[in-house]
Amino acid sequence: MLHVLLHMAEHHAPVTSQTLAKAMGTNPVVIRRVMAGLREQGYVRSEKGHGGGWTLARDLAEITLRDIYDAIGCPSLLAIGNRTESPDCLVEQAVNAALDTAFQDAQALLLARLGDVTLAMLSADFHARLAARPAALRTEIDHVH
Amino acid sequence: MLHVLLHMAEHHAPVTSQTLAKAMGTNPVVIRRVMAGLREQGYVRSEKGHGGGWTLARDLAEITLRDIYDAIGCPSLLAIGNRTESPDCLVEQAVNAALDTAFQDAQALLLARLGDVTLAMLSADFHARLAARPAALRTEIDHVH
DNA sequence: TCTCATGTAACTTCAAATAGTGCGTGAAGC
DNA sequence: GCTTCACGCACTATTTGAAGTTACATGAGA
Repeated sequence: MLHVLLHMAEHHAPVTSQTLAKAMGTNPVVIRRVMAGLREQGYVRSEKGHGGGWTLARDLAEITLRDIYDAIGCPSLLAIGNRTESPDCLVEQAVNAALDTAFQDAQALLLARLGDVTLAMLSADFHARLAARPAALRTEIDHVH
Repeated sequence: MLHVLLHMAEHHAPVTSQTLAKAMGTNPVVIRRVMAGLREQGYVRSEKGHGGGWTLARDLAEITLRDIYDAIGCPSLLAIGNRTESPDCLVEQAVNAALDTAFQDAQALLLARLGDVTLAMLSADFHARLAARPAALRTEIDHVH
């Protein structure tokens, strides 16, 4: 997904789902699904018909990873956690009570860090790596993971 | 799994996998699988034959959730994270570089909190809740989630 | 020696995430 | 207007990892 956004930043004309899908080695529908959240939040635009496709609606410097996370729908960042919000099971209740704040703190920490990173930073880092290792260019263009 | 340990703490005689499985609404083999890690780390013992079953090898106050986490095999605590350790993809490399320490910090925070909670605390909390709401007793005994 | 209980290796569901297909709709070119 | 192109969306298919099950071997006690 970050791939897609950085990829779009390289071009200045609209890019079709087809093209992006080919570059990522996946299906156009998958691209559209993933981008739907970003479109609703106004980070990208999509146009139908001839010459249509996806374009960035904002500068990369204005989009943080936190923004993207929110646009995705704020899935839980933690692998473990309260299985249910208000379980009947008293053991679970005890565990939840003991760890609730710990989970929240850890999540808050991560979100803050995500907010510190803009796509422009990633793009700059990416280009630096590209310059340092030109042999990777083909791999990156083809995305033949 | 915490269920199982607290359950064992209530009894002072060995408890069979069969009994635990029935209480948890699962299969004896599942219990054995889950407990294998704890046995290897010396938190519980298992005895074969007549009068055999599982017994706690340590006091609940000596076992933290962190210990259990380690015994389980230290699965990742974070839902997101570096997909691969050293990816060919330069975009991934850039993302990894930006967020690596964030992930580690969040994980360290969580682990520290896990280390603060002993099973004895959970047991005490559990009993407090049980006393406060006796109606839940049957649910807890039957574990009919 | 018979029963009870764990240990482990297969094998079998089962459910959630992911990927793909088909058709509808709107926009540009001819 | 009609064809082509591209997204949008509902629905179907596939994959994959966890949980459950069965089967059998091993060891301990009555």
